[in-house]
Amino acid sequence: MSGKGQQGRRPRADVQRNRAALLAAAQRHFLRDGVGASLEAVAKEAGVGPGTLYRHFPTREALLAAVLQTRSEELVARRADIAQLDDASERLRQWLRAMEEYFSAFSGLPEPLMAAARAQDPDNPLTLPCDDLITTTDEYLRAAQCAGQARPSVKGYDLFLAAISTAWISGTGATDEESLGRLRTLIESGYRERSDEE
Amino acid sequence: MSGKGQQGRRPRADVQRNRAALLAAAQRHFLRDGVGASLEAVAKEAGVGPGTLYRHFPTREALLAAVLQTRSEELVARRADIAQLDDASERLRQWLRAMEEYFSAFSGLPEPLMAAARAQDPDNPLTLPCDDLITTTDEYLRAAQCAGQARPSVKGYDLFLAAISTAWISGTGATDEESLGRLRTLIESGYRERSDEE
DNA sequence: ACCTTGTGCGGAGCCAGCCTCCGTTTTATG
DNA sequence: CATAAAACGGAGGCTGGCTCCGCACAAGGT
Repeated sequence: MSGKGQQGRRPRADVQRNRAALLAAAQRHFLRDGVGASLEAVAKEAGVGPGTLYRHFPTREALLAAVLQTRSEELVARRADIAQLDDASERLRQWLRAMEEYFSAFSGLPEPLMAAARAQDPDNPLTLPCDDLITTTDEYLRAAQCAGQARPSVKGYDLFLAAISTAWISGTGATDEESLGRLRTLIESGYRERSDEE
Repeated sequence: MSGKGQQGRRPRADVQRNRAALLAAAQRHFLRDGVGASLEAVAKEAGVGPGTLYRHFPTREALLAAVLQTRSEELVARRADIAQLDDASERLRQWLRAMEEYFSAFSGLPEPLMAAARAQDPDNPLTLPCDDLITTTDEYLRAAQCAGQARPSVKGYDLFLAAISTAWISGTGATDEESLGRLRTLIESGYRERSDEE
């Protein structure tokens, strides 16, 4: 009857240690080698066996989602900053940029994210974050549309696609920052309403 | 002194047969499984050993480039059709669409194409086709710009990026045709000149 | 028809990475 | 300190990429 209610035992100490070590190692490897990094190497660097890794994170996506959790929280924080801005168009613009940076956390990240966004597979731990992003994008977009600053024909999902594909290009490492900037401008001109002040 | 000049021998017959069988099998597998298809399976289906496959095509990219040759010729043919059109803007639009379809030949194709476009690596057999596409895009774009139908700030490479990223999204299979259509429209609005008839 | 030559064939074999299963170790608790 | 549950970790099966070398067979001469 004491402590954690129905759970008879307290959780073991090493499980937390291992989990933390795995996450740290995974982040390093994903940063260096992209989302396709060798999971065996991650386990070795964390000082655990492959079995332990797979017990904690049954799939690559699960590990990815866990590592991404930190970034996700950063994104939420940035959302608060963005909400302070006056101009709806500027809010949308900065939100898109923030989302793109989130997608660019690791090279190759857009691929599994798109796969998760596809089939609403509830087993895929990346599905939830994705849905949230799309919904948020739609909110910012609608605000801009009401202010007459974005075309009515555009949908939130379209801008999600635009942001993730820009991140994909960025992740291939084949393109300089200048070209990426022009591409972002092109997309922005694409969703902005034509008859516009500024 | 007859035939192929300095070459003493005529090329063997089985070489051509094997090459053709490999290309046919590779096309089938790339179509079904994307560019990451198992090369061993390709060799087996072609009725040859792995060694033979790798002698004909030392890398996956080489095989891909050879299979793509057919599509590349289709694209050249389409270019001739497009050149017939009156409107420079329409020519650009249709060229971009043709290029996107070329990129969508196999699932996952944009990835190695971008890698080839990156470093001008002369060893990569996909580099040449890519450069050609970018140059052609630039030509069509310049014509449209001279006709006042495209923004002067846009570059050919930007539209190449837009097309290949659209193809990437399409290849993930995560998006319906309707959303893709809206994305294309968005991009088109992005590069078109604002003060425009129609 | 048969030999000679050398080009091309093909599979055995090695490596890397994914993932699982189970005997062993570690940990919380009485 | 004893005990049982929980977690560990590595051996091992599997797939796929890629190489290397002995062998077979097609081309060309006699």
